[in-house]
Amino acid sequence: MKTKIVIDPDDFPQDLRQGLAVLAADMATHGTRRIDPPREVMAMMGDRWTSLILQVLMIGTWRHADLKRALAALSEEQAISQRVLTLKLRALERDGFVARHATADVPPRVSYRLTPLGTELAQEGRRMIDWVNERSAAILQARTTFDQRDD
Amino acid sequence: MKTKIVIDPDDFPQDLRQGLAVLAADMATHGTRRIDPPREVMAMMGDRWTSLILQVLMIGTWRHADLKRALAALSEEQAISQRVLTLKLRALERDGFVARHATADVPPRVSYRLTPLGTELAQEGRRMIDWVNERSAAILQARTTFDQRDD
DNA sequence: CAGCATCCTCGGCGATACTG
DNA sequence: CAGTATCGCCGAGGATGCTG
Repeated sequence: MKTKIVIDPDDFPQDLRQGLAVLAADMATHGTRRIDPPREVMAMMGDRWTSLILQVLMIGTWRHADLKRALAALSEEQAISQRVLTLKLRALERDGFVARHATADVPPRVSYRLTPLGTELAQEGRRMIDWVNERSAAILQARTTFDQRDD
Repeated sequence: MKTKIVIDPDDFPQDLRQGLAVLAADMATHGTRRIDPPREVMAMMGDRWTSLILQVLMIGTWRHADLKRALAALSEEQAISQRVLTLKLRALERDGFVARHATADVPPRVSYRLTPLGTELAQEGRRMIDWVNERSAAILQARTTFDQRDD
């Protein structure tokens, strides 16, 4: 695993070299690519369901089927498939964001809740959701302006 | 476009209904699904390149080819293709996060820089990167623990 | 140099059926 | 009820060649 990032001065404009070297140093700290775990987590947050799942789990502890219905109510147009809900919850559990509790009953009772770490993540997600919503008018405006030129 | 989200009491456990109704109200405010623009932006931030592009653009104003080289240096294993870089920059430009400046020269000189809104977004991204990095040890620990049970 | 067109691969996600 | 297995679609993203 290569952790040292070499910036060849000849490859970049003089005024950007220093800043790039600083960023490169940031990205290569601690013997691992510091950009990788963030990218993985941000990819989760940006996928079809995870950020919504986290917001619903902020409410409390949910059984699988109830959670599926709650997501369907919030998403409206398309419900999450049972298979994907299982996949998403497992990924969150794997990274320590969600705790899974199952009983040996028949039929099974499985419930999910946020861990402290997952609660933090959900709060970060909520922060990002609010940030975008506060700026959505500007974003949508930029979009229509962009789409109307040329074409 | 349906903005009112109806929560049927019979569908959910009593202790979760109230919280779900509150969340549903949050998600349906302002005559549009408030969850949609956030999901779009978060999807961008979570894709293969956008968050890294934003961090590099924080340094200054970049020409297309220089930016491509900078991303390659930071990413190491695989360079972004020229086609995808164009796509990502255009998406950022469309939403008002990046400003594109082109001269009529031959060969063309095209440069990209963050808008004020884009600078904010890059800072949010940096915040998220740092947040994950501060917790990456815990996340990786949870991952190995999870992977070692069963199998 | 920057961008576009074309082709291709791969993974996310949905649908369905089946099991403990 | 929760989970798995199987199948299929579609879009993200990479590779290459061409153009102004």
